[in-house]
Amino acid sequence: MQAGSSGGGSRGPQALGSGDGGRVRDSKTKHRTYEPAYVHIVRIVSARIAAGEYRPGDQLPSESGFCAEFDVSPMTLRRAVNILVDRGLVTTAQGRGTFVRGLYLGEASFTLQQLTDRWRDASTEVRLLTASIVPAREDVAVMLGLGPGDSAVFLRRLFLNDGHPFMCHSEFVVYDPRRPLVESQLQITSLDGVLKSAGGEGFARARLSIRAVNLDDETAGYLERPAGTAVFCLEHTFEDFDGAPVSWGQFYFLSDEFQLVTTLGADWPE
Amino acid sequence: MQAGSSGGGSRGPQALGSGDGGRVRDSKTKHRTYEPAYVHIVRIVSARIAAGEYRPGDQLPSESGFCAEFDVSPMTLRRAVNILVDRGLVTTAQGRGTFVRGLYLGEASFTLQQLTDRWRDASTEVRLLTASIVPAREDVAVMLGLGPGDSAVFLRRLFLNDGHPFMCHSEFVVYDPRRPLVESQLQITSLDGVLKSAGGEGFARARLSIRAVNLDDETAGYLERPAGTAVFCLEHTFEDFDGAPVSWGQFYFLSDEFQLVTTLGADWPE
DNA sequence: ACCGTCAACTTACCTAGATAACTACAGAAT
DNA sequence: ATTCTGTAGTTATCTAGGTAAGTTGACGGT
Repeated sequence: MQAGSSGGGSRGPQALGSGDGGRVRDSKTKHRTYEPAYVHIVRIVSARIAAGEYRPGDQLPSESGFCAEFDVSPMTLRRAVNILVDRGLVTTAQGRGTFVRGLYLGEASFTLQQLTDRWRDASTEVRLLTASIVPAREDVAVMLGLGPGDSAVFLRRLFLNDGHPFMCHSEFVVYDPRRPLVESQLQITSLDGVLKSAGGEGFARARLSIRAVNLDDETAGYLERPAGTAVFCLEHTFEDFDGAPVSWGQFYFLSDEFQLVTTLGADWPE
Repeated sequence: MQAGSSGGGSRGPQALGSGDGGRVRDSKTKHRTYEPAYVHIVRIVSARIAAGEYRPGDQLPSESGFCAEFDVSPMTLRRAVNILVDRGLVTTAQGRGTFVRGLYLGEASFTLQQLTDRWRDASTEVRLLTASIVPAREDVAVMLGLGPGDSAVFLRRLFLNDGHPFMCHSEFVVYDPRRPLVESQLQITSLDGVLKSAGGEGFARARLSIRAVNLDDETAGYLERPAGTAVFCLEHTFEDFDGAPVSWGQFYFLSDEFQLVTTLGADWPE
């Protein structure tokens, strides 16, 4: 096969520079599509798995075998294998070998990236519906670690696309005059800004959960859907570096506008 | 910025023992808690980020600086940095430095692992409600790439915990007498089995999506909830190595029994 | 038949060092 | 003032090995 350095044989003292040895990486056109060897190997092996050349359960060639095939050093190959491992495509068992894994639904992972991808370039408008200092309700006090009588800042935002609302955000922030947090939050005018602002500077950790809920009357009004419509509810809690909660809130977004999507298997869109 | 040796130089001996002959790896007690140096470094740097010692936006010490501090070779340090990068804790910019990243909601990732964790050991019962060969409906034919008049195998399963149903699964499988797929599927009696079976051997790829939907009357009956209740709908399509769809179906599961949860930031449970 | 030892193979982890490419900045040339 | 150029500092990648440790199976002793 020699998928790696097709040229063969002569390996110079050092691969990268010398213009004579025709290696994979020479395909760089000055500074455009340079691809590191380990990435190349990952792609090749992934493609073989995707094509069924290596089937689930099969044992891959040994590391030294791959080293010979691709004509790279063990370290480089090892790096490629590590990537395959934590993409979940293969398993390595010390002393036995490397094996192709089957798909396992339980390992699917979904990201919120799609949420911003969906609306990043679009004509998305962020409308600040409410911004006020309120006495903390029972649940708010619990989530933010406040005492009775303490206050919190309440924010509510509506996100629209072409005039149609698709997401609603409610948030309670600990009120701390020393922290100019709230003011900066008020400036936010983009979806991206909202998502980034939360974790901007002063936060160390976030805890997130997604549920499927029926729209309550109020939120239904904002989103212009009938009450009871099933929507996603993304709940978030942010903590500062001392572990104290700083912010708690929920995003409600319409499922017919946005779904969590992912793929499993060896054809990662890379 | 230079979060590096901010605290006034003396980072202290805490780092990696160093001393003279005392290296990280000496901490292994024969064969117990041996921890590779790069893992150790990842943990130390993560902890510093979590503690706010390195803040978002700060520039980390240079690689050679870290090499000196931890007394490891550039290669080892580089491996640690790579891990931090693809955990999303830091960014590296060639020629500029390594920087601590802030949190970004869009990068949160949720896995279905929790689904099996939640019910793996529990007294979970899988009840096969339906298993029949049916002419493919319009939508089924489209999803499975069947012609008019073709047949599909229809399966419906109900998952119960302590007698209470929490999930319902409907699936259409391409009917191929040569493939003993269906029979093996009929044997499945555990949640884990269902999740694994799908991707067991003959599948190359899976496409998954999650929506929030209102329960229809029939499914509501199975799940013993009022129609209209908001639930998660996990839709799946499996393809074989030729890219032909083989199976299509949906899991409906109750959101009050299961949520997608994750955390963001530098306190990875590890 | 059973069990322990050992060698071969494989993966896991690491070191030392070199080269390439990128960025920023200062200083020279225009 | 502007542009070019060199230099220092940074990360990115790779080579060429070596050591440690788990797995397997054959071999020999009991």
